[in-house]
Amino acid sequence: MAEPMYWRIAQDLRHEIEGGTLRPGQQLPTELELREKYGASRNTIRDAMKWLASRAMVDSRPGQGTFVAEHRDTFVTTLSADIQTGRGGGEGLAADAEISARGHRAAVDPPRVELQRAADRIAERLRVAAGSLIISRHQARYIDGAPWSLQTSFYPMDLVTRGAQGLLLAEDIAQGTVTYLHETLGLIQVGYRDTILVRPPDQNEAGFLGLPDDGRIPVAVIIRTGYADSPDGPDPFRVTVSVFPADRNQFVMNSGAVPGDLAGPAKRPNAMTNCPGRMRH
Amino acid sequence: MAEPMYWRIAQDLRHEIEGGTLRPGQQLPTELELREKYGASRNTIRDAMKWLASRAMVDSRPGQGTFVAEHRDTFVTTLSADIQTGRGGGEGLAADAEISARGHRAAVDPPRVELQRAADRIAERLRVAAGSLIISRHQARYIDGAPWSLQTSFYPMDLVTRGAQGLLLAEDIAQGTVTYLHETLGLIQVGYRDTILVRPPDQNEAGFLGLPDDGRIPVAVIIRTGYADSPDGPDPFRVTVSVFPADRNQFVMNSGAVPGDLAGPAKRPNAMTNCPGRMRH
DNA sequence: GCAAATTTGTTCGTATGTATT
DNA sequence: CAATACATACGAACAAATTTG
Repeated sequence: MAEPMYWRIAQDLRHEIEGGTLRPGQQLPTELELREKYGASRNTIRDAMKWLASRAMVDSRPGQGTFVAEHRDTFVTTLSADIQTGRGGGEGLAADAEISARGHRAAVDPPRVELQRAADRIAERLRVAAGSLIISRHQARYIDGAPWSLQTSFYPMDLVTRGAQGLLLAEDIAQGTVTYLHETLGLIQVGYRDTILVRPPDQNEAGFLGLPDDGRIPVAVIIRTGYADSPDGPDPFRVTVSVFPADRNQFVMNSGAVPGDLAGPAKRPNAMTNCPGRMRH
Repeated sequence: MAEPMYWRIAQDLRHEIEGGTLRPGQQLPTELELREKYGASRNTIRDAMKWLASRAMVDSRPGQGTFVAEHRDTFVTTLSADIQTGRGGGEGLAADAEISARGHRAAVDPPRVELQRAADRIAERLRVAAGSLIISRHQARYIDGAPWSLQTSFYPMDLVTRGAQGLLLAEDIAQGTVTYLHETLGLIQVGYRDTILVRPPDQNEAGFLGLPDDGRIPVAVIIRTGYADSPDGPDPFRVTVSVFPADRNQFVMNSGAVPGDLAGPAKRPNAMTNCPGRMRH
């Protein structure tokens, strides 16, 4: 009796799910039925359900029942740019191209454009003074009609002053902003730095991406800082923050010579794949 | 009264935590005290606590109390290799170098070496037949004495046959396996591909990394496939799977010309940073 | 459209077990 | 050993969402 009852019930159900007795999308027995099956109170059954729900293995719907979670197709985004194909980046044109190359349909809402004062974290990356004016362009992206990511790009106001008024227009920039800035100002992106982190979604993100509001599905955040050439070395001219649901997105980056094919999704291996025994630490 | 009571209590405590009234490490009022403060039953208080705990905002310890979660230092790992400094990769020598450069102390357990039959997911990446012999080298890595990551590299048996017997030794390869294979076989890594994904930890990972066993802290997994030159194009010769706690690790990738400094951690921005209003979808 | 039945969600009360101080 | 504090478990009632008749 070392393990609590709710835990043993949860394990039993987990094995049924993982073993395929309960298939994705299938309804679990109701709480009342499980109560009789395991001879436990409804609250204990519910504790077992919560154990499974916190791991996103089941999904409860009031008035209907509890269902085995459906496996979601994981989508792979290539972060490293490939000059030849123009693929890569998870943003703008590059994202659309990769989604199409994988046989899906990309869509994007018209941007919401705002003039803002730079928060510290953005100012630091753009190397402008905190509180100085920046432009933010916010867009929602979809794959096959389903919400996929939220994306916001920040540009220093300086770029508009120098002639890139299009940044202030609430219209999609068809050729991509990097290309637009090249055409308008002759600005060339000579490099970029991606920072990747994982955190729980905020309310807005959870709402748009259709994630449960209990934070059990994290989001992956890609912060891309683009650099232009300058006498003092690479000079940041844009920051793009992209937010993806972490349970159905993977990211790939290539360095040097790699096969030319689009990378497929990994099957969530652990660090002990193939391990026959158990590790001791 | 739209929202349930446990939710409102959780929000109230959340604001106290985020506002700094309750500081990291500080003990929350006991369940009994909160029961009186909010005029709710103990079960309702506990539901509020679970809401916070599932978001890793608080930590309950039997016999002691419930405490505001401590902020962990986030560590940044550079995934793109920098030939000049040798930095980058989150694995082997490169990881040690970056950890030192950031002013911390890296340590690693002696590897556990095993001869295995390749599972499909590894065989596919190594382009060997499923079930063929491969070598796995498993290591636990530490920063400043604290568990940091689990790492397993897989090599085709072919490399040993060709003379790289050191792969089978349960000893750390001081110069790094890529360098070792270069010295021994003249094999040159011409490129690599990193795949990044996020998932809940398995029991072994949670145990070693000190993560709660309820899966609320995900792990980030980096799968690096290294390629050597061959007449048929890049040919995979190793796969390294690294597992990091996602709540205290960030990853950086550089492309093209970027500033030369080590990238600092991002402060978890959302896609609406600076957003004064709210988005409507 | 409405009412009933079903199912999960919330809240209360209570009792007992386990870990820590 | 005793006190404190969280963990587990039971039972009960009502609310809210959904489906069915």
